[in-house]
Amino acid sequence: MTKLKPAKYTIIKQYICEKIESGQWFEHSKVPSENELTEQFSVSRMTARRALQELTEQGLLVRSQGSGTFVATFKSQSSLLEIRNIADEIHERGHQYHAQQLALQSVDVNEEIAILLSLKTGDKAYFSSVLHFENEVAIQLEQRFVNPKLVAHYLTQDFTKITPHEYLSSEAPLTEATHEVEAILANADVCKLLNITESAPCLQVKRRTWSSQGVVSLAILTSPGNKYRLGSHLVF
Amino acid sequence: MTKLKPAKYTIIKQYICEKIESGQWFEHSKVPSENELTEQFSVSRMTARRALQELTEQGLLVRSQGSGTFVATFKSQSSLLEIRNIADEIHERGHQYHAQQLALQSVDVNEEIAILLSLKTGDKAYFSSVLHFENEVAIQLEQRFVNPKLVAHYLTQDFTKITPHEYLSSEAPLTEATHEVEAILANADVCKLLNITESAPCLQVKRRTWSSQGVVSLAILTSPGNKYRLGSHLVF
DNA sequence: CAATCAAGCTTGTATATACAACTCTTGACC
DNA sequence: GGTCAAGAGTTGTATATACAAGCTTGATTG
Repeated sequence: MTKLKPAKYTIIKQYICEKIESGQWFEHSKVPSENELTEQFSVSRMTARRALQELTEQGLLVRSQGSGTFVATFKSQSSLLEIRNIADEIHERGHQYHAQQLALQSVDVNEEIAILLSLKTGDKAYFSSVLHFENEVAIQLEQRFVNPKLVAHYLTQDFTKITPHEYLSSEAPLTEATHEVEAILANADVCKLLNITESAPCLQVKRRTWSSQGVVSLAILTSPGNKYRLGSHLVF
Repeated sequence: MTKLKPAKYTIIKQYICEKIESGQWFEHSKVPSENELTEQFSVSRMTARRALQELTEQGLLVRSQGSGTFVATFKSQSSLLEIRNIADEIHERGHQYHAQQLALQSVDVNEEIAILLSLKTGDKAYFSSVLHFENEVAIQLEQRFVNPKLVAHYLTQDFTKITPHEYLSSEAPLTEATHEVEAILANADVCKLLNITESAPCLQVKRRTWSSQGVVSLAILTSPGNKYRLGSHLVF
């Protein structure tokens, strides 16, 4: 056994986490105040405070002196994400963004994809292919495989209006991610879409996102090296 | 003016930070206990505790119930860093690592480098060029420009024994970093060093590291796309 | 009606206290 | 000399309290 008696403040943290993860408390919802939690859990204000404090540091909550504590916007969490939502990135540069949806369907996964998605070869997965444009120039091809068990309504979305990343974030807001970045030469089809020659180096990012239930999706992002670079800012 | 009266715990935090940044307290040094800080700053234990707690969360300190509080190893911080020390990465794969030092000198910086290092064109900067090998195969070329005002003894190091990144981390442990990742075609000289053809795509990472005094260094890391990929694991 | 002010709520800081849990040293005992 | 136990010192958890500072609301007042 690991812990006989979990600390009181962790119980409160868990309670709040569950409310948020389960969707009972929405973004910007007001969270019980320190005094309310004090009564509800029969603890001192300092203990209730500690729970709220730590969740705030983790980015789940936002506190404002005088007005209260609120569920954070998941958007703000994505700023922690290394590789950001491309639509935001382009907008921040003051450029025009638009997307073209090339495919959106259910497919049989091959062996490689199956492994990466924790499925079996031949299982069905949802697949989307979206081309992202910056000022009318194709800048990134996003091919994405999604675990159908975890994101049921993926195929009914319109990814010219919302990016797959944004949609998935709204469905499973609390996730981990692994990234692999490679420099590759793209195949002929991809080169044609991106309007580059077959000898042009491309940046390819494979991003796997996880929720507590397993792998949510695998994104393969391919960008021409001469049109796109990956930026990041880390403080440590 | 921003703040009339800084909180007491921030004063203690600053005090500890300065001791660490200035090198007066080494890695693994014992930090004053909560009770000692309580006396030294004439505050309550809870206030002293808060300072230690927050610095622990920031990764500067390590606490151990029963034994005390210690300055963290800066090594452990680099695990937060996206793009890791290549020597560690190779060792973790169970492969053999070695480095070849190609250059180590003072150079005049051109305009591009000057801007990135916050120097003026024609100023002197320290320059190092190191080739990293995994199992005798060249895997990464590291070209680095260092601000001579901030790292005085850079030219006297032996970068076959310690990587530039490790050395700089020990000199200016508390930094920020910005990264840019591109897919490029390397020039002939670089291709020869990396033993690849001139049409092979390469991953190029430009990493700028900052201390509180300014830009410390600019690293240009070039790796063949078919031999190297960038991995990362983010939790958010 | 509009502006102002005050009350009441919220979070932020700070203190004093108590006990629990853990580590390490020291000293007594075998 | 080795083993065990006690104790001192450390961090971890929890409570009760007080006041400061910021926001919201509603009543008062011009």
